[in-house]
Amino acid sequence: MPELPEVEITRRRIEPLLVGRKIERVDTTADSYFFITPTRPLKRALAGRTTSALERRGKYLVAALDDGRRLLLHLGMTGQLFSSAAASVRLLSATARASLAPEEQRRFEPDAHTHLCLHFADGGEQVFFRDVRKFGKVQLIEPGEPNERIDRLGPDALEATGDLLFAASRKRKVAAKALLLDQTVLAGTGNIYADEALFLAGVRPGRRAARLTRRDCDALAEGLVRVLRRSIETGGSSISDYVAPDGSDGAYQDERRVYARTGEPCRACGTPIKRRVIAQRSSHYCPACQR
DNA sequence: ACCGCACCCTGAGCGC
DNA sequence: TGCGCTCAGGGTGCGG
Repeated sequence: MPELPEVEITRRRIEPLLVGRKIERVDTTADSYFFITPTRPLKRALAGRTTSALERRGKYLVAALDDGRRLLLHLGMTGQLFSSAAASVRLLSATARASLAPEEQRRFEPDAHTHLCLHFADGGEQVFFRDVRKFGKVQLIEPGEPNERIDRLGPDALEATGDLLFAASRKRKVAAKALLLDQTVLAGTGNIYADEALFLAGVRPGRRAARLTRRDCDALAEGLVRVLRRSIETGGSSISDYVAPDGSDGAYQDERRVYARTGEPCRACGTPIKRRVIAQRSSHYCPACQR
């Protein structure tokens, strides 16, 4: 699912559809842990409000409302945020798509996984939040209220520095991979870009964080910023569920050096890429290039 | 304080 | 065809 680049692309495309438009009505699915704020108060709070800004904090999106409240959104593993006009059949699963007649495939109709539908007072295109696995989150934050989710996030991963990683890695027994995935250290890095950054830095994902040298940390920070920026430029990674809010695929998956390339030759040396579970996540690396 | 693990869900793809 | 299994880009909360 979406990591920093995909969330940032989503933010840029959704921002003009949200900011300055008055929400008239909100439809939701039933209450579930997806809705940290229960649906009744959520609907009540959003009706009549206008969004003044849409910001990204790590992998979270935060919409500022005109009454001082904020709406927190997280896309989880399979979350998709898009508009009715931009929706395409790529937003549905392959099987759901196949069951539709060709003319029906052009327009998206909210289904059981479409947990949030925003209708606007101008009668224009709606905004949908769809999430098959429901690992996403929706929460309303009261003015001035602290939020345990975003308040503890580290600096944005696009601002990663060797200094920061070196300081954070001292005395840590966890794997380097786990350090990169720790959102309190750097916010926004996920499994794909952690693996890619480790490859660019020549560091094995399982290496203890405390054993990273200053040079390793510089290389990791540089590699991370490079892959994140490049992914944003190319429209993100469309590996399983992710599609941009206009329904288009990203292209970064074509530039992957290690992620989900198990058994395929390393692009640098030809050695088959290995896969190992580290920090409870599948990790991909070149056993020759990474030490 | 830190670390590893179970768990929250649904769907795709595979071997049999 | 269908069953059972594994896997999936995330995050929290618990026990040791």
